[in-house]
Order: sequence, then structure tokens, then C-alpha cells
Amino acid sequence: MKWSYNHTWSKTLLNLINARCETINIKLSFKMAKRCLLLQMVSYSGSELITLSSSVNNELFYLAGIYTKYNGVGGCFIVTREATLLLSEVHQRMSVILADYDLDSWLAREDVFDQKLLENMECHLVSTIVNSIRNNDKTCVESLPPDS
DNA sequence: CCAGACGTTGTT
DNA sequence: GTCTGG
DNA sequence: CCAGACGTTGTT
DNA sequence: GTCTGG
Repeated sequence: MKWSYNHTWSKTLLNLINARCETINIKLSFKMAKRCLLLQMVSYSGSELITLSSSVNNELFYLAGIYTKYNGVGGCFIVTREATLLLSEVHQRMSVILADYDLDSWLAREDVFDQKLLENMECHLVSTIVNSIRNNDKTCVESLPPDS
């Protein structure tokens, strides 16, 4: 599925790549849309790419997503929320991360996300290797010394 | 009713 | 397709 | 945002 | 000048 979203009724393409969780049930563009789960994302911030290392205690986690079909082509995107204090140093918004036990609820159109997951987050510096989509191995997320 | 809108991120 | 300002 | 690209035809 | 990949 493409990471780019257009309404079925779109005439001009908007190619949306995210939506605010605060308004997904209010905005016309999203309230009818279906929900999905996204595994492993890289999020963009200013001049740097920041990886969500996609694990909590080495367990993979999912991000909250929304999708539709446009001209038969599936398109999806991530849902954002206000950044936690930790991440707010880097970016004002962050992806909605779902706890394992909330996955079904999200898909059932309930607005859920567990604060405990966010409290347990850690930040680490990664290499600019991550800035190219050609690089897809784990050096993208390996920790570098803070002063490098 | 009916025409017109319908979105997010960054930065200045 | 659905909502809403006029 | 910001740097970098921005084109077409034929054939193999 | 405008679009898009990163």
C-alpha cells in the first residue's frame, strides 16, 4: 500500500501523509476512513530523519494508521499526536504508538493509546546513514555516542 | 436546501 | 461521500 | 522544509 | 518556476 492518501471522491490529489489524532473523528477526510496498523516507520523532522526503533523491550510495535482506496490503489498514512516531553526537544508531533492489547480497539475505531509505552521511551542518536532510503539495515538505528 | 470544502508537516 | 455556512 | 531535478524518441 | 525525494 502506498504511503499517500487520497479520498475516493478527490478531484485534486492531496496525497496526505498524516492526520492529527485529535481530529480524525471530526474531519470529513478521515471520519469515514478505515483504520490499519503500520509496522516500522521512519519519521521526518526538520533537517533530520528520526527513526522510531520500532521496539519496546525488543518487541516490535505498531503505529496507528488510516487508509482508503483511490482509483483502486490503496493509500495509507500515520496518525500523529502531540510529542511527549522527551521527544518534544526534536519534534512537536509524533506518531501514535499502539500497545499490543490496544490493536483491536484501534481497528474497531476506538481512540486508544497507552501512556505507559510513552513513559518508557528512550532517545538515542543515530547515523545519517538513515537519511537515505537505500539504506535498510540495522545500522540505521544503531546508537552513536552523543558527541559524534 | 445547495455550493463549496474537505489536510499535514515544516518554517517565516 | 458528507458536512456546513449562507 | 530544502536541494535537486526538470525530456523524448527509437530499439535492444 | 514548480515539483518531489529525502
